[in-house]
Amino acid sequence: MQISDAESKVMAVLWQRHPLAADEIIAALAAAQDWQEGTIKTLLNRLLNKGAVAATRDGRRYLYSPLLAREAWVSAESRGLLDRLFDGRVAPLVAHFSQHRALSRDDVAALRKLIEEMDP
Amino acid sequence: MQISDAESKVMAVLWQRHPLAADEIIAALAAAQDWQEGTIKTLLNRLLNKGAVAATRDGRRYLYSPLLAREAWVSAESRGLLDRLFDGRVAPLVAHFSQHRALSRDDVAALRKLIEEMDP
DNA sequence: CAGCACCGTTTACAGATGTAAACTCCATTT
DNA sequence: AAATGGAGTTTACATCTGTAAACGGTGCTG
Repeated sequence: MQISDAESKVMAVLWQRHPLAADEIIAALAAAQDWQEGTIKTLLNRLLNKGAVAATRDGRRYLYSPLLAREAWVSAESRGLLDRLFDGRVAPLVAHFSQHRALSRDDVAALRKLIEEMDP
Repeated sequence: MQISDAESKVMAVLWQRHPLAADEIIAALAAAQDWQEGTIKTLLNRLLNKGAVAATRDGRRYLYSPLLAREAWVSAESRGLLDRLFDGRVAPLVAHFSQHRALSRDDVAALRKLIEEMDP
């Protein structure tokens, strides 16, 4: 399931809370993204057509919910980058960030902890 | 510097070896990507216009070299994903892969080594 | 009952991307 | 000199994306 960048902003709102009516989604995004109402309507529609969100009737309007789970999307995106840039291996990715001083002290500590808790 | 997916395949060839003449690039990609000659010419041209590759005259033709370094591109792409999906922190990214059993034994070993070699 | 408001649906349009063919120069071959 | 062939340059065109306005149906309101 391909989700464009702009579309993912709409998904983000729904992942955080749902179901939501269109006007709630619009309210959440118009400010944050400086988008016009029409823009958000279009994105919602594209997501509907892609089957990334579901709409259930609620009286005269619809309530929207994500069908595509955030986890699945994050996985696909992450794996895509990992495969394209690091030959599918995680260590080189981390090494890359390390070499570019992109690891905060917290990151290092968290990584250390993660590794320790891993299977052999 | 924005490089599209298809364009990055052309860059990949040049990152591996350069300078190269167009026909060498075409030879390297036509098979691997199942692209027609025309397609590769277009991509090369777009990269030239974007300033991602340089062309120096060599008799009747040009030899192409990357101007955009692979490292810079990898950094930009990686950081982009990290920021968009993991709030800019590396540990959650690794945790994600870990949770999805996307870490090979080698990965874990390499990570362990990396972490050990890091500053406290 | 007529018009208004609100939602959802359609249409619009420019720029990026994937994919490729057509065209144009020059140099080299016949 | 004419034809051929290779390299670069232009043009083409469908799809996707970002961004939005126009349109249409239907309850609610005066």
